Amino acid sequence: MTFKSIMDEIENNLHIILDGLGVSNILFTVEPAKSGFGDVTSNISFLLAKPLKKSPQEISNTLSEKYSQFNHTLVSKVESHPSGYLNFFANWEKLNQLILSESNLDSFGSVDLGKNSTIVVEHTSVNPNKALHIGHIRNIIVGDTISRILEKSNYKVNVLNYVDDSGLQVADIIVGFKHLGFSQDPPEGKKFDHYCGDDVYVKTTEKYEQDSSLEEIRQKILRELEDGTSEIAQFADEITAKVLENQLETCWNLGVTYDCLNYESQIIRSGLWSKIFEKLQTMNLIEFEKDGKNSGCWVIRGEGKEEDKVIVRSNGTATYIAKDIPYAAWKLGVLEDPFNYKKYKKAQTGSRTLWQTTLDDSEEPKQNFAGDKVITVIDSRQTRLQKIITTLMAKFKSQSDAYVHLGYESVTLSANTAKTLGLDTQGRQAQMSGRKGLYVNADSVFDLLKSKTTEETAKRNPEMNSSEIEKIAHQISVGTLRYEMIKQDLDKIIVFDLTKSLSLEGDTAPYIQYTHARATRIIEKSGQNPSMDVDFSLLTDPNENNLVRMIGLFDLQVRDAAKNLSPKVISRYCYDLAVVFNSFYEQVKVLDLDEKNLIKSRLCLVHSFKITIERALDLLGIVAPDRM
RNA sequence: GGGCCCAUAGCUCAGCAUGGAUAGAGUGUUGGACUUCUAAUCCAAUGGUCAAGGGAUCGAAGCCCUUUGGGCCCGCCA
Repeated sequence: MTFKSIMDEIENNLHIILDGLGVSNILFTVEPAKSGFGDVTSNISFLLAKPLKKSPQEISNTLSEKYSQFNHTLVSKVESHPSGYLNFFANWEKLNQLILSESNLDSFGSVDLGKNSTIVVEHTSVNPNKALHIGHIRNIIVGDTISRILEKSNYKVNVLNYVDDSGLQVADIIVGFKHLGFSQDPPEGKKFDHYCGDDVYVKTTEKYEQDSSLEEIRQKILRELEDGTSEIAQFADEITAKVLENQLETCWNLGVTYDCLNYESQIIRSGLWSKIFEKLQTMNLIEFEKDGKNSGCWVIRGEGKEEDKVIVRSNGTATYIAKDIPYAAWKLGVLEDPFNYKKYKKAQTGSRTLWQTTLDDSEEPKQNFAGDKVITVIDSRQTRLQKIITTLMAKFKSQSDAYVHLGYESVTLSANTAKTLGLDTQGRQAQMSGRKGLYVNADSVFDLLKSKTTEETAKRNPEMNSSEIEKIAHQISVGTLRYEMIKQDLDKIIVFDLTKSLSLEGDTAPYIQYTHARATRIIEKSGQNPSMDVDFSLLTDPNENNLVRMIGLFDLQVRDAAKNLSPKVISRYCYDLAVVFNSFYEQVKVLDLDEKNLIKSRLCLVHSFKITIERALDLLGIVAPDRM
């Protein structure tokens, strides 16, 4: 058990006291106290003030008196604070042992929210016509972090990446290659995805404005893309496969992996749409318009004042949102799966096998990536459309939260960064635009970080060989980028600034990683293996207790993060844990003590911290080096 | 015109779900700490009408209403 043990003990005892007082239905809180107010605190007296017609202070006096007479094992003292709060002080000898032993288990921090049910997390889902930019990275990191947190919460997670390989954006680069004479080979030293995005895509869309005849060609190519047998479709398959491979390299480099790639082209060609279309009709979820502005179309009725949404045009073709419906239904397993599966041509880092759908025969066994629930990570500009999908899926599954759209605000460019890209915004932030070439590629940011961290690491570790420096710089760069993408709430815009995002001090991943290096060094230098067979009563310093307490809060934080789908909860926890360790580090010596037993006890604590920060950072996809 | 989101220290953000103690961090500025378990660190000072107004409450940064400012969305585009 963790710090939750003492909270549970207090809560149970308070309930018994309430029963004795003949009061029930009081939803009091029992939570970790702010520093200076004991270890655990409860607001119970405030809530009792009205029913008992006494002041909170009087009540907390009574309660603390009653509580003292109770059996309590983990509480050493109860205090009635003049403010009215009831504050509890822990029996640290017992709690130390409880929390530090627990922290050594592999399952430390795990919570059972999922009951081993299957959940789908879809993220990334970028058109395969360009390199990933910093805005895509927020989606990817949020999705990957959520997946990790859900796995820790006992969900079986299927991570999907939807490859929109037949849309307009793909048609655009095909126009560039086939009609504007762009070479299929990128210039020397340039990745193919960067070339397609920076050069082919941007310059082709520029040409549309000058040459209106291109628009016809574009539409023709778009139609050919949907027909898998055309020569254009096959050419496009080759191009998008190359771009996708480059995009995946960027993701893998950041420690992000997937279970399956779903291709939009295959969903279209599989006929899933007609099955869903039938289902929508039989369930009366769509209506055919005989007159009005949407005459001849199938529509979903808008709720309240919302406009109706056209699903099938009067010419019989499906709209953009319509294409999302079969995929959403497929993710929830409400349709018979038309796909076969084969392994992706390259292995990803780590143990996860990457599959992809295919409509061809496959020697591989049939896979199942559907889930009882689905989380789709898409930026909040799509909220309106996602709400329609959510409503439909709730009806398909008869469960309101079967399909969850996890939205987040976009990443914009700071005025300064926009200026370096050639756009003067007069001091205002700027929306990124792939079409206008106004974006910062993820790979470029990573390279900048990498060269800076390489330099810093080399400076601090003059004796270190270059491959070790490279490895450490990599871990710090990945950590820094990932941490910047999730440390704030999903509903806050991230204003990306090329200079400021390179900071490695303060509330950043390197700050947290550094504490791990410090802890590792202490253990190394001690020359002994940390043991659990120590005297826990020796850990009495407030700095030690604060550290134990913070370690013991891990599972509560995981629960909070998973329940609220809020990755930043874990990033804050990591930061708070690091702060408490740093203050321990400054004020409590571990080595060079006369008392050998005290060294052992403190080593046990340091080791516990080390493995806990490792596990917590792992939920963020961040690896902490032993030295830095 | 309709809808969603945001507003807390000079700047970037926690806290808001579940109202209660001195509203916290980072960064910036100023000063201090490396012969010590690594200074990517720590300590101190500085800095707040919690956008404004109203309401309910014993009590509001938080809940309700209104207003202002900013962002986004509202196509038989994707």
